[in-house]
Amino acid sequence: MGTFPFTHLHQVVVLMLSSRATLIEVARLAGTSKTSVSRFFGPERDRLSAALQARIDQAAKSLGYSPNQMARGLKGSGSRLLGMLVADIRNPFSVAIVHGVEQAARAQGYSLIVCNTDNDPELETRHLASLSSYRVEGLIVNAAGQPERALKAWAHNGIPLALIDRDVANLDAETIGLDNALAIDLALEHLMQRGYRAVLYVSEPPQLASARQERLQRFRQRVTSLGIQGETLTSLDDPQAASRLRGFVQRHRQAPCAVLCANGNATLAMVRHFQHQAISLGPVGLIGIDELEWCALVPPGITTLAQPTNAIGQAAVTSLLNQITRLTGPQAIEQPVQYRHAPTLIARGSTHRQGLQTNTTTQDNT
Amino acid sequence: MGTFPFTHLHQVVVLMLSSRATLIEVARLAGTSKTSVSRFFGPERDRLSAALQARIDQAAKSLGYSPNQMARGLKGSGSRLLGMLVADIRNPFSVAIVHGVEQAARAQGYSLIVCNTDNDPELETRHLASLSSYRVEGLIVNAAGQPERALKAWAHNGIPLALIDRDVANLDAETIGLDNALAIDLALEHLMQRGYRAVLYVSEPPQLASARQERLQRFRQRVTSLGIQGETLTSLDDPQAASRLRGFVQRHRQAPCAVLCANGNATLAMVRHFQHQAISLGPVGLIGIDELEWCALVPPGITTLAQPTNAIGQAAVTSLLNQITRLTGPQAIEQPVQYRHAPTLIARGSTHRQGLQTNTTTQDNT
DNA sequence: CTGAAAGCGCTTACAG
DNA sequence: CTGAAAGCGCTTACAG
Repeated sequence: MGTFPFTHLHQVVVLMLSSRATLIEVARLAGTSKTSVSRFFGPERDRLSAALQARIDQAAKSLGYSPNQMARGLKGSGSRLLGMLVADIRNPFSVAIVHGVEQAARAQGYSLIVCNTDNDPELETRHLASLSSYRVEGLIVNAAGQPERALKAWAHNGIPLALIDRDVANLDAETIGLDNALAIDLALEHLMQRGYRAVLYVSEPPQLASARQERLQRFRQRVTSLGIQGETLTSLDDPQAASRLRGFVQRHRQAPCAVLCANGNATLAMVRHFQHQAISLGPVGLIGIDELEWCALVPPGITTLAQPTNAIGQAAVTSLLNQITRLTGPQAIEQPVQYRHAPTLIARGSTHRQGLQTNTTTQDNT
Repeated sequence: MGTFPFTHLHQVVVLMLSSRATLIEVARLAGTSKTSVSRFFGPERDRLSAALQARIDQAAKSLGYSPNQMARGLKGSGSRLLGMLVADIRNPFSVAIVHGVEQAARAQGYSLIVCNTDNDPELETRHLASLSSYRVEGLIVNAAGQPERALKAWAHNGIPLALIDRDVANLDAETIGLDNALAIDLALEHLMQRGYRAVLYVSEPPQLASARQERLQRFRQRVTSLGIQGETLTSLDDPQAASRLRGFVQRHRQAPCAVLCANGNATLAMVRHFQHQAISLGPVGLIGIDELEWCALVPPGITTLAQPTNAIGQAAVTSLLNQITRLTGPQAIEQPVQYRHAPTLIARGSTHRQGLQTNTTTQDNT
């Protein structure tokens, strides 16, 4: 073939310049049309004869071709991009959720753009604009705190939205997260079983986050019906929190008492106070919602209720995908979404009154 | 104006359908050309008269228009997207780096797609393909372990690359990270000052990661020149690691001895062994590279060398941007990049032989 | 200061 | 089973 040397040269040049080969170059090299090459890389590959498929495959490989998602997204199918807003990427709970979301998204052929707002409304606005400009097909929001303007605006643009751990008033978005009532029930049940009869409930301010409200409310309900002596502390700010704890422990010198922490931050704060005030973990009980790396490490081990972060992330993606298909084909099959997820109790020494160090270490970070 | 009612209607309809207004609709509403609208949203806004700018601004606002980055990326300017590969997103050190990278990227008008490989080479390959398909303008890789095929292939496609904490042989990419030699020096200096005279160095297997090699090698050098009794343990696997620690401590009953952990994982493993074997932290010293949330929490506090993760992330982005501008305009101004970053010593009780609990808590996660 | 037109790399009816 | 052609939403010389 007289053209072979040329073709060969062409390949080499392309490889040396960069791998940004285009559809049209592949078509040329394979001796076919753009249409066929496009089909080869899409869902209609079967429509091509085996022979054509082979030629295209070879041409594409030798040019190092891969379709440009930008161009794809422009025409027809969406961007295959999902966005995620996280209030604090350094919070281990958030990271665990991101991890679950990412896995689920990838399994469905979507990529994820994660944006960290650092709890800054202005940043949230900017990120939302940016995600919108990349035409993400759906958005997952994991953020405590006040629902911002920007988010409400987003909700009106019709792009699928899933909320994790936060309800937003006047927003018809689905909220996915822990079964808060169940978590409180399990915690109280565990404490009672271990013989504690007075419980101090510690939470960050509940006003801004629906999950915090649900937990606090359930605590108040159950405490009465169970006949436990319940107290609540709804701020972690230091001078008061420390003295509230001290007072609580002193008042219950006689009866066995315990602290129930509404989330990881509360647990962290309380463990510090226990240490500073030399209160023994176990004799005074401590249980927290959210499992953290160090909970097994601080003697005698901190009892926690672990959230099923992977399942929650997964559910958020499923919800988004359902909404997306709802937008596209109305008769598409919907996957069931679980909105309330049960926690898992990890019992350790901090809820063992006898001081036996039941350090059920189940984790390993090697 | 006769057209006003129509225009008005048009707006309403668009708003109700969705906010995906296009350039052309804005142009129509503003009574101008696509070109001008495009200029308004690009760097050439000044070329437009004040009057035109005002009209476009109003039209765009009323339509809720924002430019489609996908289409933008297709023509002319790049995607304004940076990619990042992370080996283990649940590792707090990695998260801290991601945070730094994201901030720096945003400050330069770039968005970040973070991909978690979970230490899986196959996943790394897939993510690389995906990032390539989105035409990211640069890639940051933070991954311990073997340099994979896929990454080497990437390096040949000419897209800017910056490595964090890992050298890859035969790759002309820039590596950014801790000043490993300095970190070891600081650790040993601190241990000597506190009176420890024998040191067990604990690291994960060094073969696969250049940072681990550098640290280990420096330890070996310095130990000889300082006249310290040095030993090394290069695996965290459990039966052996535990007995090596036990043996080391027993052998040094007389002289004060300490353990130096090469990274967060090593620290975590060693703290567990100290607890299981009831070895007192302080009397037997412990210092670790990498600051973790719980280091202040485990009594009497773990002494660490904190990495400046923000600075490292920032430097990686700067390096990428330099490469990008080098590709575009050869005469562009380059920012200086710092490749080796100094750690900060956080001294706590675990390196206090007298057992005084010097728990220098400096962190707060509220 | 402003605009008409070509083109970025793809997909998708439509026709054969 | 295969392809020609229109068009996705934008940018950028080029011309006025």
